Amino acid sequence: MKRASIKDIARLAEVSVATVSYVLNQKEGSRISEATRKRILEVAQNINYTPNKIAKSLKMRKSKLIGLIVADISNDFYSNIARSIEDEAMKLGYTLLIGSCDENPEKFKRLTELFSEQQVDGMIIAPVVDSDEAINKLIREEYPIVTIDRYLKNIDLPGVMINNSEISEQICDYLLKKNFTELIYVGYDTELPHLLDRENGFEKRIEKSDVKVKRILTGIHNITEEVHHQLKANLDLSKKTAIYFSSNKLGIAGLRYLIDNEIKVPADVSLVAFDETEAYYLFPSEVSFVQQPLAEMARESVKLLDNQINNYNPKGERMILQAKFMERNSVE
Amino acid sequence: MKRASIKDIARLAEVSVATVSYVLNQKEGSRISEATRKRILEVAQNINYTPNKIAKSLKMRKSKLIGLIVADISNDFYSNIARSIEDEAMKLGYTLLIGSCDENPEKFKRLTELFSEQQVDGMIIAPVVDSDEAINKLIREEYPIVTIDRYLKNIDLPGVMINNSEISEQICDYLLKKNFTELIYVGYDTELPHLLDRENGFEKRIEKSDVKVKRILTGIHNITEEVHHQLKANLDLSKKTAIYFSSNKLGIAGLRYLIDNEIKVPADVSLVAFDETEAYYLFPSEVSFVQQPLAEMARESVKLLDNQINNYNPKGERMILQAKFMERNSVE
DNA sequence: CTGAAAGCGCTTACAG
DNA sequence: CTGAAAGCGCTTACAG
Repeated sequence: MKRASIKDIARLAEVSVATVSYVLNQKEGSRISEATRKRILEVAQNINYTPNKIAKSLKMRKSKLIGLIVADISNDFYSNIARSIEDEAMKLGYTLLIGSCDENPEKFKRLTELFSEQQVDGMIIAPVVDSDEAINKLIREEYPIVTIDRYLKNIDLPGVMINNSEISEQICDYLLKKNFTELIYVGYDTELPHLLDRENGFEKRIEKSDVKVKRILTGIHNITEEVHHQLKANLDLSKKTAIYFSSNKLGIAGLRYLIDNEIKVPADVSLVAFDETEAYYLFPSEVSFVQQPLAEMARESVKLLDNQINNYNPKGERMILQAKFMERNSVE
Repeated sequence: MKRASIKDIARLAEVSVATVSYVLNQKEGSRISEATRKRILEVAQNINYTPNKIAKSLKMRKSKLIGLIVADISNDFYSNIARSIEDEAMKLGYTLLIGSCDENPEKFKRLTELFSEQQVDGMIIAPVVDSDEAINKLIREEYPIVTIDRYLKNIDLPGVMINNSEISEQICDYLLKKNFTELIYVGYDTELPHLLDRENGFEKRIEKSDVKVKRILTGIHNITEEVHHQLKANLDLSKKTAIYFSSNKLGIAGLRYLIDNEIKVPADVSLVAFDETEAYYLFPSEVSFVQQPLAEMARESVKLLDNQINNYNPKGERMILQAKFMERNSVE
């Protein structure tokens, strides 16, 4: 696999490599005669020339690579957002490197190092618990970074997220209006701020009413088992109950519990889930859910990062996008 | 974001860049005194040195990058396999570039060019219809490539796939034994060989019996609509019927049709689907499915590619892995 | 045990 | 309108 270089073209077209470089890059201002231009292009075509981006990167000190670190790529939410980010990145001439750290701070750190060695021009990251140290290192190096979905409590970073608290308030209000006697919030036992926002938003509204609310919090692993176990302990079908699943994983685990136990929705219990996923559509009843604006999140994150790359500003913008409640038929 | 280089270390440690390079790469044989070794490592640590892989790639003519082109990353099958491939690649010291061509040969071609410019050492590809031209170009350049999941009719390429025909035969036999009066094969109207194998394997067995079989073939877009439309036209609940969905997308579309029309499984109709997906588990009954050995496919494809990279052989091995029928409770 | 030098494939300021 | 030359950050054969 010997590949042609600019030097080969220069030799065959009997010009200097500088001239070849100029015509290949279509630089205006440095006028090359139409004749030599044609000749060079022809030779390039003939010997099947492919530019070596690595050499270009080295010289330009820009790789046109960006790195994306998601918390878990096997999660539909992240794989969909990764795909949109890839499209947006390509529009701006970037190639995307995707890494999944699977909620593991060690792996997160390794990915930042890998990307850094690979000379990415910037990174879009979904921070995980205990990733602060790795992130602080990037900040000290003035590495352009932008957060997506999640954000950090103690570090102000440019990024895009949704109105987690407000959308949960909205769901809570919606449920309160329907006169349930019991509400169940299903969330994670975590310190991730965006998830706490979802929880706090929901509970804020409850405080003002006298409806009883139960909290089910699971670890980030064994979600299915923990949700099953806790729903079994807490779900009282003699009460008029509504459940709010604050993530797609929790929603899927919960729906599976209901299926397994032949609990009918919304006849026996009502529910609202978070995120859209294909799986919701195979559930016997229409699941109402909170939809995040994935495409917009992707677009804005890439735009923010591109800004950071071209004009570094540690106090960059934090953008809050609006999630949308998709009312279908799982609450009555 | 000014980054330290080997030169900076050399200056501060008062040695040559060559010496720095040697100790950083731990090369045996070129013994550097323990004292200078320590000094260099210390300086590197102090100034927070990160190696520039781009420079190394240029010099070594190896990027340690591999490219993966899947047909559609929004498909669980491909996103899961991509994830496994990433892990396997990393084990061998490669960084993975992922691209999805969305069944579009133009996009496929663009991705091969992009990866080629990015100097990937090799590519793992899932060919799409009309991608032959782009692939032939890679072959002419002796680019190390390996196919995964799919393969090409007219081009012999190393790669890994499953026993598509045999597993379909097995499913067919399984259904024939249960004495259905009607079988429905749901597949794609396509020329992709691996899908034709699934179809032919299934029909091969039917020929030998006198059970009636209907074929439902959809385009690759609007799967949901087409499956609904054709199931409506062809599904006769007065007969004892079993349906075989030959992909996860088809399975999901079909299950959704059954849900929407309140058709019970397996009471009203029996079915077997292809691939495992979370969505199957939210269906009101247990879906029997064909499970592909994703992790093994990923591992073997990376191994094959690594072989190709280190020792190019256009007549490389084609590896056929065994899919597994997971019998649950959707056939009676 | 250590260093000077060439070179990977590009770009670009400068000179002519 | 075109070219010679320097340099991006590395590695390594060679010399000492």
